[in-house]
Amino acid sequence: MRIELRGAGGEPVDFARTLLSHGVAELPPNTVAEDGSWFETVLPSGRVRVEADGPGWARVSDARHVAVVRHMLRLDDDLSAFYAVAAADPALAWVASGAGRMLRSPTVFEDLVKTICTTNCTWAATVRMVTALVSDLGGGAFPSPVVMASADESFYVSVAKTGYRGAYLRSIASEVASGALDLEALKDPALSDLVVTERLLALPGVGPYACAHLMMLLGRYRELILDSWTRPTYRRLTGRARVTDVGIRKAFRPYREYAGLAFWLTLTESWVPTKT
DNA sequence: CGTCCAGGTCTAC
DNA sequence: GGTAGACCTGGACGC
Repeated sequence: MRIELRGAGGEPVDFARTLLSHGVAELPPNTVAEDGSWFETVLPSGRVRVEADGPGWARVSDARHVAVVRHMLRLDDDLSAFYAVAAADPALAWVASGAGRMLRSPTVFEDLVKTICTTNCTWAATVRMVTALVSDLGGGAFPSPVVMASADESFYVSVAKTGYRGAYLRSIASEVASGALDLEALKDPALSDLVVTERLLALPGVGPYACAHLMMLLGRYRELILDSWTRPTYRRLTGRARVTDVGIRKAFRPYREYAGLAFWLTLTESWVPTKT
C-alpha cells in the first residue's frame, strides 16, 4: 500500500534525506539504499520494504507494518515551526523543502542499544557489534530485550565483542525484559525534555553524547550532538581554527528548541547530492 | 612491536 | 563542578 509523505504539521517530507541522514537506524537489520530511494527492515514478523513512489509518496510492501514505518520515518512529527525559522536563514533555507528527519529504529530499545554501540569506537566496530546481535541473537531481526537479557556473558565478550559495553547492554535488556524499565514510554510527548534527559542519563552507558543522540531520535531537537566527529566537522565547515562546545551552542541558540536539528543538518547537508 | 584513538562513559578524587 | 585514568576492541600509525 501507499503512504503519504507528509509531516503532522502538513509540511513536506524529503524521503531520500530522511533515509540518508545517517542515524543509527541505518545499522542492521535495516538496509538503506545508497541513493535514498528505498529502505528495508526486518521485524520479528517479517521483512518490510519501503520505497519512493512518486513525489510525496512511498510504497510499503506489507500493510501490516504501516504504523512501524510511519514511526521510522517520524511522520507524526511536526517540523513546520522549524521550517518557518529555517526559511529565514540563508544557510538553512534549503531544509524547508522537507529535510530534517533522521530515520529511526522501530523501538527506542533498538536505538538505545545501537547508540551505546557507537560510543568510544569506530563505525566499523559499531557495525560488527550490531550485526552480531542481529544475526546471532535475533535470527535476522533485532533481538528482543528478553533474548538479549538471556544471552550469556560469553556471547557479548567472544561473539559480539562489545567489550565493557556488554554489561551495560545486558543490564538494560534485563530491566526492560522484567518490566522495570519502560523505554518506549520515552516517546510520550507529554514528558518534559528535562525528565527524558534525566531518565536517559540514568541508564548505564549513556552519557552526554548518547543522550543527545537519543533525544534527537525521540524528536527532541534542542540539544546538540557533540562528539569526535561533529566537533571537527563543524570547525572545518566554519573555517575557524578553534571552536568550543560553548561557542557551537551559542551559534545555534537562535534555533532554540531546534538547535540540535539545525546543527545536525548543517553538518550533513553534503550527504545528499540533490537537495532539491 | 608499542602507542594512539575512534561518533564516550564511569569512577574517584 | 571540573578533571584524570581506566576501559574492550581493533585498525592506523610510528619506530
